[in-house]
Amino acid sequence: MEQTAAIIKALADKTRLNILLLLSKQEMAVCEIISKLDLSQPAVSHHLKLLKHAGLVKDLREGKWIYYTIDLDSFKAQSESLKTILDAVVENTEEGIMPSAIRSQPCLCKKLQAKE
Amino acid sequence: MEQTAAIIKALADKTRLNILLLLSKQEMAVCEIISKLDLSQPAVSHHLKLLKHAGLVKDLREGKWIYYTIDLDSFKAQSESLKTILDAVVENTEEGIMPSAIRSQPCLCKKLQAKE
DNA sequence: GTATCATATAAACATATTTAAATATTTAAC
DNA sequence: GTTAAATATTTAAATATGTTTATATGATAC
Repeated sequence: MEQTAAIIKALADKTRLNILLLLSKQEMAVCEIISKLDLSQPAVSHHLKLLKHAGLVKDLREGKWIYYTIDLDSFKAQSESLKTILDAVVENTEEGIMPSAIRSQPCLCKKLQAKE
Repeated sequence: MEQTAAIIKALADKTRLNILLLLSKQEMAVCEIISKLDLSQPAVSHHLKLLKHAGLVKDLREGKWIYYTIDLDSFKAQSESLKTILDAVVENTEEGIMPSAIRSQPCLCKKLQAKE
């Protein structure tokens, strides 16, 4: 789950979501991405690096340019594992959750505190 | 999309994912959550507040205790909008992406830079 | 090989997030 | 109405994240 939280962090930024949506439609060199984003070149490179390390995009150098694209297989895998967690929360909840143990055992709280 | 990034941020933390999974199985008072998490009480309260503001959980005061549960309707809504973005990236990419405009117009990069 | 273009990396800074320690609030028990 | 329990809020510190400025790398053109 640490792993999953790490992937989610890569998605948890307006700029990076934006880049992913751009790349889902078109392969783009860095200079093209910059021109869409109103951010400095190093800032964009930084976000691309994070996306790459998270396995969401990949890059391909060709001459002076470095083209970025969605790393589809990896993206799908990460996306599925995130969805699995979200769905688990929904499904568990819909199956009916247990009432808090405290409802039947009002002194539990003090005992739990004592443990530490 | 700002909105979506905000929701993802609420999910982008190991502790908060953990809390969501716990709550998906059982209603829990704060002291019970604390006992599962190896974190201070104020830290747990802080994460619960973030989850609540993101509309992922809700709370119910009863006597001395405050019980937290998944806010199912809202959670589902948020979850769907996140999935929609992930799916859009996958679907767009699978439909076939355009090649970079630079491939057919190698001087584009300089022009784009000039615009700023 | 020197200059230039495209991009990355490093350093410094600002901002945001997470945490713990201290304090306040709410409720119930006595 | 004191006291104690459960939780929230405030404050301050530590850490992490995002941004800019400056510098380095890699590639092409001349």
